[in-house]
Amino acid sequence: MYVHEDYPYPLNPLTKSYGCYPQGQMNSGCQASCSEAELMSLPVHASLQGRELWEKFNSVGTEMLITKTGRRMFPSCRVTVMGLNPKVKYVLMMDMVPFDNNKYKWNGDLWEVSGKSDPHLPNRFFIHPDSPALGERWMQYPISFHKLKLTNNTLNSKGLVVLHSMHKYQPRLHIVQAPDPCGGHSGGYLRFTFPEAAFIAVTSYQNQEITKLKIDNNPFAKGFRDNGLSRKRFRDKDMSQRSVSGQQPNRTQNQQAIQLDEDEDEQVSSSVESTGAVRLPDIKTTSVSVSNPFLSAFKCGSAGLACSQEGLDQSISHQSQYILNKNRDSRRPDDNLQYTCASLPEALSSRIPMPQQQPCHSPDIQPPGVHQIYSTQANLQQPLRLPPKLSRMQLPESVFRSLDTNPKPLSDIFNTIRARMVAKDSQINPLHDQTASGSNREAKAMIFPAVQDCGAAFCAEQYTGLTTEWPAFNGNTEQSSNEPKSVAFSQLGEYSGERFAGK
DNA sequence: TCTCCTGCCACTTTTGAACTGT
DNA sequence: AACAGTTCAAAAGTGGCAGGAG
Repeated sequence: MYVHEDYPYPLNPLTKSYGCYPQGQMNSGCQASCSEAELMSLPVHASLQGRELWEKFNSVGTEMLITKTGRRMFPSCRVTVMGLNPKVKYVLMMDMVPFDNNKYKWNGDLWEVSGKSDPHLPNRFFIHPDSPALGERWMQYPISFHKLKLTNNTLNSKGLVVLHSMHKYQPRLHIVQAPDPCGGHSGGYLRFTFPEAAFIAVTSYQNQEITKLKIDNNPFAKGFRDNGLSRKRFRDKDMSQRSVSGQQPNRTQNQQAIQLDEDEDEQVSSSVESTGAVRLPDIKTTSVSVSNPFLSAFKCGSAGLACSQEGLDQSISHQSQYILNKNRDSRRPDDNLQYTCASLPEALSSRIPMPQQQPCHSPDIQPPGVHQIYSTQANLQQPLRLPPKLSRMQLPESVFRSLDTNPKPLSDIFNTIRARMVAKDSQINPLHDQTASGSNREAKAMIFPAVQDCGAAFCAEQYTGLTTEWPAFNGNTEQSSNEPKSVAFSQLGEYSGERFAGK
Protein backbone atom coordinates (compact mmCIF):
# COMPACT_ATOMS: atom_id res chain seq x y z
CA MET A 1 0.00 0.00 0.00
CA TYR A 2 1.13 3.50 -0.73
CA VAL A 3 0.32 4.76 2.73
CA HIS A 4 0.19 2.55 5.71
CA GLU A 5 -3.31 1.89 6.90
CA ASP A 6 -2.67 2.89 10.48
CA TYR A 7 -1.12 6.16 9.46
CA PRO A 8 -2.00 8.94 11.89
CA TYR A 9 -5.41 10.32 11.28
CA PRO A 10 -5.11 13.45 9.21
CA LEU A 11 -5.83 16.72 10.87
CA ASN A 12 -7.64 18.05 7.89
CA PRO A 13 -10.98 16.32 7.36
CA LEU A 14 -10.70 17.27 3.75
CA THR A 15 -9.36 13.82 3.41
CA LYS A 16 -12.77 12.57 4.25
CA SER A 17 -14.10 14.29 1.22
CA TYR A 18 -11.47 12.76 -0.92
CA GLY A 19 -12.17 9.54 0.83
CA CYS A 20 -15.46 9.34 -0.93
CA TYR A 21 -13.86 7.10 -3.46
CA PRO A 22 -15.82 3.90 -3.17
CA GLN A 23 -14.08 0.90 -1.90
CA GLY A 24 -13.84 -1.82 -4.47
CA GLN A 25 -14.11 0.57 -7.35
CA MET A 26 -10.41 0.90 -7.78
CA ASN A 27 -10.32 -2.17 -9.90
CA SER A 28 -13.28 -1.21 -12.00
CA GLY A 29 -13.23 -0.35 -15.65
CA CYS A 30 -12.33 3.18 -14.72
CA GLN A 31 -8.98 2.22 -13.43
CA ALA A 32 -8.31 -0.13 -16.25
CA SER A 33 -9.00 2.48 -18.85
CA CYS A 34 -6.90 5.15 -17.25
CA SER A 35 -3.21 5.54 -17.78
CA GLU A 36 -0.67 7.67 -15.97
CA ALA A 37 -1.83 11.22 -15.68
CA GLU A 38 0.25 13.67 -17.61
CA LEU A 39 0.10 16.25 -14.86
CA MET A 40 2.01 13.96 -12.54
CA SER A 41 4.95 13.84 -14.87
CA LEU A 42 5.27 17.58 -15.30
CA PRO A 43 7.66 19.71 -13.23
CA VAL A 44 4.92 22.03 -12.09
CA HIS A 45 5.89 25.09 -10.09
CA ALA A 46 3.59 27.32 -8.12
CA SER A 47 4.78 30.67 -6.81
CA LEU A 48 3.00 32.98 -4.43
CA GLN A 49 3.22 36.54 -5.68
CA GLY A 50 3.86 39.60 -3.58
CA ARG A 51 6.49 38.13 -1.37
CA GLU A 52 7.45 41.41 0.23
CA LEU A 53 3.93 42.18 1.29
CA TRP A 54 3.26 38.71 2.59
CA GLU A 55 6.48 38.72 4.56
CA LYS A 56 5.66 42.10 5.95
CA PHE A 57 2.33 40.82 7.21
CA ASN A 58 3.85 37.58 8.32
CA SER A 59 6.46 39.33 10.41
CA VAL A 60 3.71 41.05 12.36
CA GLY A 61 1.36 38.09 12.41
CA THR A 62 -1.12 38.06 9.57
CA GLU A 63 -4.76 38.36 10.50
CA MET A 64 -7.67 37.90 8.14
CA LEU A 65 -11.07 39.24 8.94
CA ILE A 66 -13.94 36.82 8.66
CA THR A 67 -17.54 38.00 8.60
CA LYS A 68 -20.94 36.47 8.30
CA THR A 69 -21.34 37.66 4.72
CA GLY A 70 -17.77 36.81 3.77
CA ARG A 71 -14.65 38.91 3.65
CA ARG A 72 -11.98 38.93 1.01
CA MET A 73 -8.41 38.24 1.93
CA PHE A 74 -5.84 40.98 1.94
CA PRO A 75 -3.24 40.40 0.77
CA SER A 76 -5.03 38.15 -1.65
CA CYS A 77 -3.44 35.02 -3.02
CA ARG A 78 -1.85 35.60 -6.39
CA VAL A 79 -0.11 32.60 -7.79
CA THR A 80 2.14 32.03 -10.74
CA VAL A 81 1.99 28.52 -12.10
CA MET A 82 4.57 27.10 -14.46
CA GLY A 83 5.25 23.77 -16.02
CA LEU A 84 1.73 22.91 -17.09
CA ASN A 85 0.94 21.53 -20.48
CA PRO A 86 -0.19 24.62 -22.44
CA LYS A 87 -2.73 22.65 -24.42
CA VAL A 88 -4.41 20.80 -21.59
CA LYS A 89 -7.23 22.12 -19.49
CA TYR A 90 -6.89 22.47 -15.76
CA VAL A 91 -9.11 23.44 -12.88
CA LEU A 92 -7.55 25.59 -10.17
CA MET A 93 -9.02 25.68 -6.71
CA MET A 94 -8.04 27.04 -3.36
CA ASP A 95 -8.99 26.14 0.15
CA MET A 96 -7.70 26.79 3.66
CA VAL A 97 -6.20 24.16 5.87
CA PRO A 98 -5.41 24.40 9.58
CA PHE A 99 -1.86 25.48 10.24
CA ASP A 100 -1.69 23.65 13.54
CA ASN A 101 -3.78 22.15 16.32
CA ASN A 102 -4.01 25.32 18.36
CA LYS A 103 -6.53 27.97 19.13
CA TYR A 104 -5.07 31.42 19.72
CA LYS A 105 -5.83 34.54 21.67
CA TRP A 106 -4.41 38.02 21.53
CA ASN A 107 -2.91 39.09 24.81
CA GLY A 108 -2.34 42.68 23.80
CA ASP A 109 1.17 42.23 22.48
CA LEU A 110 1.30 38.92 20.72
CA TRP A 111 -0.68 35.86 19.84
CA GLU A 112 -0.53 33.03 22.30
CA VAL A 113 -1.98 29.58 22.32
CA SER A 114 -5.22 29.40 24.27
CA GLY A 115 -6.05 25.77 23.85
CA LYS A 116 -6.76 23.06 21.39
CA SER A 117 -8.35 23.92 18.11
CA ASP A 118 -11.99 23.29 17.42
CA PRO A 119 -12.82 20.57 14.92
CA HIS A 120 -12.04 21.72 11.42
CA LEU A 121 -15.08 22.71 9.43
CA PRO A 122 -16.03 21.02 6.18
CA ASN A 123 -13.77 22.18 3.43
CA ARG A 124 -15.11 24.51 0.85
CA PHE A 125 -13.12 24.98 -2.27
CA PHE A 126 -12.95 28.28 -4.05
CA ILE A 127 -12.80 27.41 -7.70
CA HIS A 128 -11.07 29.99 -9.80
CA PRO A 129 -13.71 31.66 -11.97
CA ASP A 130 -11.71 31.00 -15.12
CA SER A 131 -11.69 27.26 -14.53
CA PRO A 132 -11.37 25.19 -16.52
CA ALA A 133 -8.82 26.77 -18.80
CA LEU A 134 -5.83 25.76 -20.83
CA GLY A 135 -2.44 25.52 -19.22
CA GLU A 136 -1.18 28.34 -21.39
CA ARG A 137 -3.79 30.63 -19.92
CA TRP A 138 -2.85 29.71 -16.35
CA MET A 139 0.81 30.28 -17.10
CA GLN A 140 0.27 33.46 -19.08
CA TYR A 141 -0.06 35.74 -16.07
CA PRO A 142 -0.45 35.47 -12.29
CA ILE A 143 -3.64 33.82 -11.17
CA SER A 144 -5.50 35.91 -8.66
CA PHE A 145 -7.76 34.45 -6.02
CA HIS A 146 -8.78 37.88 -4.80
CA LYS A 147 -12.45 36.96 -4.95
CA LEU A 148 -12.03 34.23 -2.41
CA LYS A 149 -14.06 35.08 0.67
CA LEU A 150 -13.70 33.90 4.22
CA THR A 151 -16.56 33.50 6.63
CA ASN A 152 -17.39 32.12 10.04
CA ASN A 153 -20.93 31.37 8.94
CA THR A 154 -21.19 27.62 8.68
CA LEU A 155 -24.63 27.89 7.09
CA ASN A 156 -23.51 29.91 4.12
CA SER A 157 -24.20 28.40 0.76
CA LYS A 158 -22.48 30.95 -1.42
CA GLY A 159 -19.17 29.28 -1.87
CA LEU A 160 -17.47 31.02 1.00
CA VAL A 161 -14.59 29.34 2.77
CA VAL A 162 -15.67 28.63 6.33
CA LEU A 163 -13.11 29.13 9.09
CA HIS A 164 -12.99 29.23 12.86
CA SER A 165 -12.14 32.53 14.42
CA MET A 166 -8.91 32.62 16.40
CA HIS A 167 -7.51 29.69 14.47
CA LYS A 168 -4.52 29.70 12.18
CA TYR A 169 -4.86 28.62 8.56
CA GLN A 170 -2.79 28.48 5.43
CA PRO A 171 -3.93 28.63 1.81
CA ARG A 172 -3.66 25.58 -0.37
CA LEU A 173 -3.77 25.58 -4.14
CA HIS A 174 -5.20 22.63 -6.06
CA ILE A 175 -4.47 21.98 -9.71
CA VAL A 176 -6.67 19.37 -11.28
CA GLN A 177 -5.96 18.19 -14.77
CA ALA A 178 -8.89 17.45 -16.99
CA PRO A 179 -8.89 13.82 -18.02
CA ASP A 180 -8.39 13.27 -21.72
CA PRO A 181 -10.90 10.70 -22.92
CA CYS A 182 -9.35 10.56 -26.37
CA GLY A 183 -5.76 10.36 -25.32
CA GLY A 184 -6.35 7.93 -22.52
CA HIS A 185 -5.00 10.21 -19.81
CA SER A 186 -6.85 10.40 -16.57
CA GLY A 187 -7.01 13.56 -14.54
CA GLY A 188 -3.96 14.36 -12.50
CA TYR A 189 -3.94 16.25 -9.27
CA LEU A 190 -1.41 18.51 -7.58
CA ARG A 191 -1.56 20.82 -4.65
CA PHE A 192 0.65 23.44 -3.13
CA THR A 193 0.56 24.85 0.37
CA PHE A 194 1.86 28.31 1.15
CA PRO A 195 2.89 28.57 4.80
CA GLU A 196 4.15 32.12 4.25
CA ALA A 197 0.57 33.11 3.68
CA ALA A 198 -0.60 31.61 6.95
CA PHE A 199 -2.95 33.79 8.93
CA ILE A 200 -5.14 33.84 12.00
CA ALA A 201 -8.82 34.25 11.28
CA VAL A 202 -10.41 37.00 13.38
CA THR A 203 -13.74 38.75 13.52
CA SER A 204 -12.09 42.04 14.32
CA TYR A 205 -8.46 42.98 14.05
CA GLN A 206 -6.47 42.47 17.21
CA ASN A 207 -3.02 43.73 16.30
CA GLN A 208 -2.96 47.41 15.41
CA GLU A 209 0.15 46.84 13.33
CA ILE A 210 -1.87 44.60 11.06
CA THR A 211 -4.61 47.20 10.85
CA LYS A 212 -2.04 49.78 9.84
CA LEU A 213 -0.56 47.51 7.21
CA LYS A 214 -3.98 46.78 5.79
CA ILE A 215 -4.93 50.43 5.65
CA ASP A 216 -1.63 51.40 4.10
CA ASN A 217 -1.79 48.75 1.40
CA ASN A 218 -5.42 48.07 0.66
CA PRO A 219 -6.85 50.63 -1.77
CA PHE A 220 -10.33 50.06 -0.39
CA ALA A 221 -9.12 51.30 2.97
CA LYS A 222 -7.74 54.54 1.61
CA GLY A 223 -10.32 56.42 3.56
CA PHE A 224 -8.68 55.35 6.79
CA ARG A 225 -5.22 56.52 5.95
CA ASP A 226 -3.50 59.33 7.81
CA ASN A 227 -5.82 58.98 10.78
CA GLY A 228 -8.79 59.75 8.62
CA LEU A 229 -7.34 62.98 7.27
CA SER A 230 -7.96 61.86 3.76
CA ARG A 231 -11.62 61.54 4.56
CA LYS A 232 -11.71 65.12 5.75
CA ARG A 233 -9.62 66.31 2.81
CA PHE A 234 -11.95 64.63 0.40
CA ARG A 235 -15.01 66.14 1.98
CA ASP A 236 -13.48 69.61 2.06
CA LYS A 237 -12.43 69.41 -1.56
CA ASP A 238 -15.79 68.07 -2.54
CA MET A 239 -17.52 70.95 -0.85
CA SER A 240 -15.20 73.51 -2.39
CA GLN A 241 -15.77 72.02 -5.80
CA ARG A 242 -19.47 72.40 -5.30
CA SER A 243 -19.21 75.99 -4.16
CA VAL A 244 -16.93 77.00 -7.02
CA SER A 245 -18.84 75.32 -9.77
CA GLY A 246 -22.21 76.02 -8.26
CA GLN A 247 -23.47 72.63 -9.26
CA GLN A 248 -23.57 69.13 -8.01
CA PRO A 249 -20.20 67.47 -8.32
CA ASN A 250 -20.18 65.04 -11.15
CA ARG A 251 -17.97 62.05 -11.56
CA THR A 252 -15.16 64.02 -13.15
CA GLN A 253 -14.99 66.41 -10.25
CA ASN A 254 -14.97 63.59 -7.80
CA GLN A 255 -12.24 61.91 -9.72
CA GLN A 256 -10.24 65.11 -9.71
CA ALA A 257 -10.63 65.32 -5.98
CA ILE A 258 -9.59 61.71 -5.68
CA GLN A 259 -6.65 62.36 -7.92
CA LEU A 260 -5.58 65.22 -5.72
CA ASP A 261 -5.89 62.90 -2.82
CA GLU A 262 -3.73 60.38 -4.53
CA ASP A 263 -1.16 62.99 -5.31
CA GLU A 264 -0.99 63.88 -1.67
CA ASP A 265 -0.88 60.26 -0.80
CA GLU A 266 2.17 59.98 -2.98
CA GLN A 267 3.85 62.51 -0.78
CA VAL A 268 2.62 60.78 2.31
CA SER A 269 3.87 57.55 0.92
CA SER A 270 7.42 58.40 1.71
CA SER A 271 6.57 58.37 5.37
CA VAL A 272 4.61 55.22 4.85
CA GLU A 273 7.52 53.58 3.20
CA SER A 274 9.86 54.81 5.80
CA THR A 275 7.85 52.90 8.32
CA GLY A 276 8.34 49.81 6.34
CA ALA A 277 4.92 49.52 4.82
CA VAL A 278 4.68 48.22 1.30
CA ARG A 279 2.38 50.20 -0.89
CA LEU A 280 0.05 48.61 -3.31
CA PRO A 281 1.69 50.19 -6.34
CA ASP A 282 4.73 48.17 -5.45
CA ILE A 283 2.77 45.03 -6.01
CA LYS A 284 1.28 46.27 -9.21
CA THR A 285 4.64 47.24 -10.49
CA THR A 286 5.92 43.86 -9.61
CA SER A 287 3.17 42.02 -11.34
CA VAL A 288 3.45 44.12 -14.43
CA SER A 289 7.15 44.28 -14.65
CA VAL A 290 7.71 40.68 -13.79
CA SER A 291 8.49 39.18 -17.07
CA ASN A 292 6.86 36.24 -18.69
CA PRO A 293 6.47 33.51 -16.11
CA PHE A 294 8.03 31.15 -18.56
CA LEU A 295 11.19 33.21 -18.55
CA SER A 296 11.13 33.47 -14.80
CA ALA A 297 10.85 29.74 -14.60
CA PHE A 298 13.89 29.30 -16.73
CA LYS A 299 15.84 31.95 -14.91
CA CYS A 300 15.33 30.33 -11.56
CA GLY A 301 17.22 27.29 -12.58
CA SER A 302 16.56 23.86 -11.30
CA ALA A 303 15.11 24.44 -7.91
CA GLY A 304 15.19 21.44 -5.70
CA LEU A 305 12.09 19.36 -5.85
CA ALA A 306 10.37 17.89 -2.90
CA CYS A 307 7.74 15.30 -2.51
CA SER A 308 5.16 16.19 0.02
CA GLN A 309 2.41 14.16 1.52
CA GLU A 310 1.20 17.12 3.50
CA GLY A 311 -2.22 16.81 4.95
CA LEU A 312 -1.70 13.26 6.04
CA ASP A 313 -0.46 14.46 9.32
CA GLN A 314 0.25 17.94 10.42
CA SER A 315 3.73 17.24 11.65
CA ILE A 316 4.51 15.50 8.44
CA SER A 317 3.01 18.39 6.65
CA HIS A 318 5.32 20.82 8.30
CA GLN A 319 8.28 18.69 7.61
CA SER A 320 7.36 18.72 4.00
CA GLN A 321 6.90 22.43 4.05
CA TYR A 322 10.23 22.79 5.69
CA ILE A 323 11.72 20.96 2.79
CA LEU A 324 9.89 23.25 0.46
CA ASN A 325 11.19 26.28 2.26
CA LYS A 326 14.70 25.06 2.08
CA ASN A 327 14.29 24.43 -1.57
CA ARG A 328 13.18 27.89 -2.35
CA ASP A 329 15.65 29.21 -4.81
CA SER A 330 17.31 32.28 -3.43
CA ARG A 331 18.71 33.09 -6.82
CA ARG A 332 15.28 33.66 -8.18
CA PRO A 333 15.21 37.16 -9.62
CA ASP A 334 11.65 38.07 -8.72
CA ASP A 335 10.18 38.18 -5.28
CA ASN A 336 7.99 35.15 -5.53
CA LEU A 337 7.68 32.43 -3.00
CA GLN A 338 8.29 29.38 -5.01
CA TYR A 339 7.54 25.78 -4.31
CA THR A 340 7.61 22.66 -6.25
CA CYS A 341 5.73 19.80 -4.82
CA ALA A 342 3.33 17.09 -5.63
CA SER A 343 0.99 15.08 -3.56
CA LEU A 344 -2.15 13.09 -3.79
CA PRO A 345 -5.42 13.17 -2.01
CA GLU A 346 -4.48 11.10 0.97
CA ALA A 347 -7.40 8.76 1.02
CA LEU A 348 -6.93 7.98 -2.62
CA SER A 349 -3.24 7.45 -2.37
CA SER A 350 -3.84 5.11 0.50
CA ARG A 351 -5.82 2.83 -1.73
CA ILE A 352 -3.86 2.98 -4.92
CA PRO A 353 -1.39 0.17 -5.15
CA MET A 354 1.97 1.55 -6.16
CA PRO A 355 4.36 -1.35 -6.31
CA GLN A 356 7.27 0.67 -7.66
CA GLN A 357 6.86 3.73 -5.53
CA GLN A 358 7.19 4.28 -1.85
CA PRO A 359 5.92 7.14 0.25
CA CYS A 360 8.32 9.92 0.98
CA HIS A 361 6.73 11.68 3.89
CA SER A 362 10.00 13.11 4.95
CA PRO A 363 13.61 12.45 4.22
CA ASP A 364 13.98 10.86 7.62
CA ILE A 365 11.55 8.05 7.04
CA GLN A 366 12.15 7.36 3.42
CA PRO A 367 13.49 4.03 2.39
CA PRO A 368 17.01 4.15 0.98
CA GLY A 369 17.14 5.38 -2.56
CA VAL A 370 13.61 6.64 -2.67
CA HIS A 371 14.42 10.18 -1.79
CA GLN A 372 16.75 10.51 -4.68
CA ILE A 373 14.07 9.41 -7.04
CA TYR A 374 11.56 11.87 -5.72
CA SER A 375 13.95 14.71 -5.24
CA THR A 376 14.76 14.73 -8.89
CA GLN A 377 11.34 13.93 -10.20
CA ALA A 378 8.78 15.07 -7.73
CA ASN A 379 5.66 14.36 -9.64
CA LEU A 380 5.96 10.68 -10.27
CA GLN A 381 2.93 9.90 -8.27
CA GLN A 382 -0.20 8.10 -9.05
CA PRO A 383 -2.89 10.13 -10.77
CA LEU A 384 -6.20 10.79 -9.17
CA ARG A 385 -8.44 8.32 -10.87
CA LEU A 386 -11.86 9.71 -11.15
CA PRO A 387 -14.73 7.34 -10.64
CA PRO A 388 -17.41 6.73 -13.24
CA LYS A 389 -20.01 9.38 -13.58
CA LEU A 390 -23.38 9.08 -12.01
CA SER A 391 -26.18 11.14 -13.34
CA ARG A 392 -27.51 13.35 -10.62
CA MET A 393 -30.90 13.12 -12.20
CA GLN A 394 -31.07 9.55 -10.97
CA LEU A 395 -30.73 10.56 -7.35
CA PRO A 396 -33.60 11.49 -5.08
CA GLU A 397 -34.02 14.99 -3.78
CA SER A 398 -32.85 13.92 -0.34
CA VAL A 399 -29.43 13.24 -1.73
CA PHE A 400 -28.98 16.81 -2.87
CA ARG A 401 -30.27 18.15 0.41
CA SER A 402 -27.77 15.95 2.15
CA LEU A 403 -24.95 17.07 -0.09
CA ASP A 404 -25.83 20.67 0.52
CA THR A 405 -25.42 20.31 4.24
CA ASN A 406 -22.43 18.03 4.20
CA PRO A 407 -18.90 18.25 2.90
CA LYS A 408 -18.80 18.10 -0.86
CA PRO A 409 -16.70 15.40 -2.39
CA LEU A 410 -14.11 16.56 -4.82
CA SER A 411 -15.77 14.69 -7.61
CA ASP A 412 -18.92 16.67 -6.99
CA ILE A 413 -16.98 19.83 -7.56
CA PHE A 414 -15.49 18.39 -10.71
CA ASN A 415 -18.93 17.76 -12.00
CA THR A 416 -19.82 21.32 -11.31
CA ILE A 417 -16.78 22.54 -13.15
CA ARG A 418 -17.59 20.34 -16.05
CA ALA A 419 -21.05 21.85 -16.17
CA ARG A 420 -19.47 25.26 -16.43
CA MET A 421 -17.24 24.03 -19.17
CA VAL A 422 -20.19 22.69 -21.08
CA ALA A 423 -22.04 25.93 -20.59
CA LYS A 424 -19.09 27.97 -21.82
CA ASP A 425 -18.61 25.73 -24.77
CA SER A 426 -22.26 25.82 -25.68
CA GLN A 427 -22.09 29.58 -25.87
CA ILE A 428 -19.08 29.48 -28.12
CA ASN A 429 -20.24 26.62 -30.25
CA PRO A 430 -23.91 25.73 -29.91
CA LEU A 431 -23.41 22.68 -32.08
CA HIS A 432 -20.76 21.30 -29.86
CA ASP A 433 -23.04 18.82 -28.21
CA GLN A 434 -23.24 16.95 -31.43
CA THR A 435 -21.13 13.88 -31.79
CA ALA A 436 -17.46 14.58 -32.05
CA SER A 437 -15.94 12.90 -35.01
CA GLY A 438 -13.33 13.36 -37.68
CA SER A 439 -11.70 16.75 -37.76
CA ASN A 440 -13.37 18.05 -34.63
CA ARG A 441 -12.27 15.12 -32.58
CA GLU A 442 -9.19 16.92 -31.42
CA ALA A 443 -11.15 19.98 -30.49
CA LYS A 444 -13.52 17.82 -28.57
CA ALA A 445 -10.67 16.39 -26.62
CA MET A 446 -9.76 19.86 -25.43
CA ILE A 447 -13.09 20.24 -23.73
CA PHE A 448 -13.16 19.41 -20.08
CA PRO A 449 -14.49 15.92 -20.21
CA ALA A 450 -17.12 14.22 -18.20
CA VAL A 451 -16.19 14.12 -14.58
CA GLN A 452 -16.54 10.64 -13.33
CA ASP A 453 -18.72 11.18 -10.37
CA CYS A 454 -19.07 7.97 -8.51
CA GLY A 455 -17.52 9.76 -5.57
CA ALA A 456 -20.61 11.86 -5.20
CA ALA A 457 -22.74 8.81 -5.54
CA PHE A 458 -20.72 7.05 -2.92
CA CYS A 459 -21.39 9.90 -0.55
CA ALA A 460 -25.01 9.72 -1.48
CA GLU A 461 -24.97 6.08 -0.54
CA GLN A 462 -23.48 6.95 2.79
CA TYR A 463 -26.00 9.64 3.46
CA THR A 464 -29.08 7.92 2.20
CA GLY A 465 -28.36 4.25 2.20
CA LEU A 466 -29.29 4.25 -1.44
CA THR A 467 -27.39 1.80 -3.56
CA THR A 468 -26.41 3.00 -6.95
CA GLU A 469 -25.06 1.25 -9.97
CA TRP A 470 -21.72 2.31 -11.34
CA PRO A 471 -21.75 2.96 -15.03
CA ALA A 472 -18.51 1.70 -16.49
CA PHE A 473 -16.19 4.38 -17.74
CA ASN A 474 -15.04 3.69 -21.24
CA GLY A 475 -13.80 7.07 -22.30
CA ASN A 476 -16.78 7.61 -24.50
CA THR A 477 -17.14 11.32 -25.08
CA GLU A 478 -20.67 11.03 -26.35
CA GLN A 479 -21.67 9.80 -22.99
CA SER A 480 -20.55 13.02 -21.45
CA SER A 481 -22.23 15.21 -24.00
CA ASN A 482 -25.56 13.62 -23.25
CA GLU A 483 -25.34 14.26 -19.57
CA PRO A 484 -28.04 16.39 -18.04
CA LYS A 485 -26.45 19.76 -17.52
CA SER A 486 -28.96 21.81 -15.67
CA VAL A 487 -28.64 20.10 -12.34
CA ALA A 488 -24.92 20.44 -11.91
CA PHE A 489 -25.14 23.84 -13.53
CA SER A 490 -27.32 25.11 -10.75
CA GLN A 491 -24.78 24.01 -8.19
CA LEU A 492 -21.96 26.02 -9.61
CA GLY A 493 -22.40 29.32 -7.90
CA GLU A 494 -22.15 27.60 -4.60
CA TYR A 495 -18.57 26.73 -5.15
CA SER A 496 -17.24 29.55 -7.18
CA GLY A 497 -19.13 32.41 -5.65
CA GLU A 498 -19.20 33.70 -9.16
CA ARG A 499 -22.00 34.36 -11.54
CA PHE A 500 -21.24 32.73 -14.79
CA ALA A 501 -24.48 31.96 -16.49
CA GLY A 502 -24.71 35.32 -18.15
CA LYS A 503 -21.10 35.51 -19.21
C1' DT B 1 -15.00 42.14 33.61
C1' DC B 2 -13.33 40.19 29.63
C1' DT B 3 -13.36 38.22 25.08
C1' DC B 4 -15.42 37.66 20.97
C1' DC B 5 -18.95 38.79 17.66
C1' DT B 6 -22.35 41.67 15.00
C1' DG B 7 -24.26 45.47 12.59
C1' DC B 8 -23.91 49.91 11.00
C1' DC B 9 -21.21 53.86 9.27
C1' DA B 10 -18.48 56.68 5.98
C1' DC B 11 -15.56 56.13 2.51
C1' DT B 12 -13.22 53.96 -1.83
C1' DT B 13 -13.01 50.91 -5.71
C1' DT B 14 -15.12 48.02 -9.03
C1' DT B 15 -18.61 46.74 -12.15
C1' DG B 16 -21.75 46.91 -15.75
C1' DA B 17 -25.52 49.15 -18.12
C1' DA B 18 -26.62 53.12 -20.74
C1' DC B 19 -25.14 56.45 -23.65
C1' DT B 20 -22.33 58.63 -27.34
C1' DG B 21 -19.29 58.90 -31.20
C1' DT B 22 -17.11 56.86 -35.22
C1' DA C 1 -25.57 48.12 -37.72
C1' DA C 2 -21.46 47.30 -35.29
C1' DC C 3 -17.96 48.49 -32.50
C1' DA C 4 -15.26 51.26 -29.15
C1' DG C 5 -14.97 54.58 -25.70
C1' DT C 6 -17.15 57.30 -21.93
C1' DT C 7 -20.19 58.25 -18.15
C1' DC C 8 -22.40 57.23 -14.05
C1' DA C 9 -25.08 54.88 -10.58
C1' DA C 10 -25.13 50.84 -7.95
C1' DA C 11 -22.77 47.22 -5.82
C1' DA C 12 -19.07 45.59 -3.36
C1' DG C 13 -15.21 46.05 -0.36
C1' DT C 14 -12.66 48.62 3.53
C1' DG C 15 -11.62 49.39 8.88
C1' DG C 16 -13.73 51.86 12.90
C1' DC C 17 -16.70 51.70 16.47
C1' DA C 18 -20.49 51.00 19.61
C1' DG C 19 -22.93 47.68 21.70
C1' DG C 20 -24.50 42.86 22.62
C1' DA C 21 -23.84 37.95 24.05
C1' DG C 22 -21.77 34.60 26.80
